[in-house]
Amino acid sequence: MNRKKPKIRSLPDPAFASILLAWFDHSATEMPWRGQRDPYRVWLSEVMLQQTRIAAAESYYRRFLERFPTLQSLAEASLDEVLKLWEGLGYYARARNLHRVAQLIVNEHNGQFPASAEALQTLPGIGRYTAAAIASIAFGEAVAVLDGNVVRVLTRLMDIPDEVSQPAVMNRLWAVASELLSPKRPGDYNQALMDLGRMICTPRRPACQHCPVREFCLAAANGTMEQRPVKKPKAPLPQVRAAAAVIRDQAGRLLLVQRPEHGLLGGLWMLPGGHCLPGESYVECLQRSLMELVGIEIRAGKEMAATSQTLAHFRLRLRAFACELVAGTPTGETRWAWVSSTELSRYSLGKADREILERLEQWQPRLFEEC
DNA sequence: AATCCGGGGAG
DNA sequence: CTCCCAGGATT
Repeated sequence: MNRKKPKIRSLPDPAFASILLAWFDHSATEMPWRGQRDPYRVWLSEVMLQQTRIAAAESYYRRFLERFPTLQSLAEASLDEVLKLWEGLGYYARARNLHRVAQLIVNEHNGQFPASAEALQTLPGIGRYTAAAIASIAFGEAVAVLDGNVVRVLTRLMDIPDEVSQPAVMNRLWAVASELLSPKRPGDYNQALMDLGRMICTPRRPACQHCPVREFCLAAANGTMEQRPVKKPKAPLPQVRAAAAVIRDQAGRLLLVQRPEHGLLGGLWMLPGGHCLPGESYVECLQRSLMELVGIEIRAGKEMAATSQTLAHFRLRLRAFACELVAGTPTGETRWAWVSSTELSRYSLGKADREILERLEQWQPRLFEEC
């Protein structure tokens, strides 16, 4: 008979790391941040990669590093410029923390990065994963990482049937990750395990035929690969309505306001407006929001553009209305600016606002003619 | 333990 | 359309 008995090598086993590293040495993917150990660059890449695919981060990494080649240059920059470079990448608290940490290290650590995972994790925006990634890659510290890829690989290797968001399960996975780590080449090992999860041990239809560590995999033997990891079902996304005002001054410039530092798209700019309260009309929302934001009374006219967007926790419907300034002039704590067409590209905006502005220019090019 | 925080690519 | 991505902070 040519039927093979599934012979599983049980973990931990020192052979696991050596087999994985041999595969990595043979088939590692080229990435802009690989092949060097500068803590600043490793840190930047790891922060950019938080909840972000490699393909999405690569161009941002190159641009960011070109503008801020050193920790010092980043520390000296304005937050506005950092956010502008981050525009489109999402999770903007990462950019704010990046800027803050750069200043912190330059001013209080003599420009030297903390060199251990434990010390790194005290910095804002650096959690357990990122601290371990930086420490292992830049400093060679023997600490394991646990990201979404590694969770998937480990729950399959061990065929873990438990729901993975539970703290007890995550603690076990961190422990397993540490047991399997190669103390000789921790940085390469960590990246190898993530490469494996990304390229071979994929969420759907994993390429077990090409897996270098299949002989260790219980899920592959049991045929449960696609059922691992077990995740909690997601709640349906609520719908959120939002309104934006298109207001021009006599020169034809648009009024933009800056969002508060914390919260959604914090620190980015937007067309003035906000979320509609329950039962509130778009026009009522605009009148209330403009008064709250910059203390002006407006009259809302016809709808100029609209867009929809799905965020992590809600579906957004944004409608923009041509508005007239009835009374008052912008004031208050919210930063605001009259922005001409040529200046628009210097402001950082979320996707929905950027889309609204594109449609305004497309349908009403004369709107900006006199600028 | 639950929620918030973006945007995009793959299937 | 759904899922998920080199997660972290806050409550």
